[in-house]
Amino acid sequence: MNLPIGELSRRTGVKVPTIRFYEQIGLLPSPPRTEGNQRRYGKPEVERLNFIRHSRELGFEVEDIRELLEMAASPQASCHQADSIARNHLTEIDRRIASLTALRGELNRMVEECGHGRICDCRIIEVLADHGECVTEHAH
Amino acid sequence: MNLPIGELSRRTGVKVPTIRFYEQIGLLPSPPRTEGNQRRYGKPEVERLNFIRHSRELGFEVEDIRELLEMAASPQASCHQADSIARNHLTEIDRRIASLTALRGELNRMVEECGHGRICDCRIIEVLADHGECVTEHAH
DNA sequence: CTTGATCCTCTAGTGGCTAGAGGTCCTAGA
DNA sequence: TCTAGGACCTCTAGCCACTAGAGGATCAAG
Repeated sequence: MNLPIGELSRRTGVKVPTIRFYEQIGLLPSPPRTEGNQRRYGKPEVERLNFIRHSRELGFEVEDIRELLEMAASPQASCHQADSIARNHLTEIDRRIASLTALRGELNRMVEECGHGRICDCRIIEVLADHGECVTEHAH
Repeated sequence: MNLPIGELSRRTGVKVPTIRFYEQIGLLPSPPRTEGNQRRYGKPEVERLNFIRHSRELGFEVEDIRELLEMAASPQASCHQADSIARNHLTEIDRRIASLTALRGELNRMVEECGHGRICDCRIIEVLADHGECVTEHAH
């Protein structure tokens, strides 16, 4: 286990520049280097990076992940905080789903009502302009 | 109708710096100025900005809006392109909703299984640390 | 010892704004 | 007419989470 960054990338599915970026923002600790200044990683880094990747896939923000990582490192502590982070995130997801669903409805209506004729009869443009007529553009 | 930027902002619900930003990226034409170099807007700008705001609320990207505005300006043209933009956007929204819904399921399971005890028994941390693949899709 | 894949650092760009500094203009009231 | 203070101006930098590219060094196989 003395992996160069490309191998770490392959094993975790996180792109190389992203790994370096995570190091830069302090999400991944700086690993030891070879004499020629190249990063070499061990098993703990693979695990930590997988944790990060999985959290990002679930939509947690970097600041959340920082906290979650700290918690994961102190197994005797209460998990109340982790629960709270996850619950807040769940609420946010629900909010986003609701908002997107409403949007979907409006978009769908818009598309279905489009008569495929000319712009001046197009419901899409009409809805966006939010008044009965076609919008007139002014050159600039 | 010779509105200063703050009044345009009030009438459209678009913040002042955002209006200036839209001008900078060429979404809104540069309006005439007073002798003292302050912007003055007329009715067409109010309408155009409302169009932009409404489009943004529906999640269209600036490049899409640019095209939609152009189309709106040529009322005799076919609305095929507007339809296509809107349909693509709808597909994208559907993709996002599906992805968020899957996520919601996983998060919910995670939170429900958390025993509110110590970190070392916490399902949240455990799931995040897990090497197994639960989610394959990215949360945009 | 050479080749070429991989690695390094650094800067800048992405989208769609938002914040702040430091200064000018406009307008209503005294 | 003066003045106060709110609204306006430009410019730069910051946000998030990366991504792209330049220009060069290192590593491992043959």
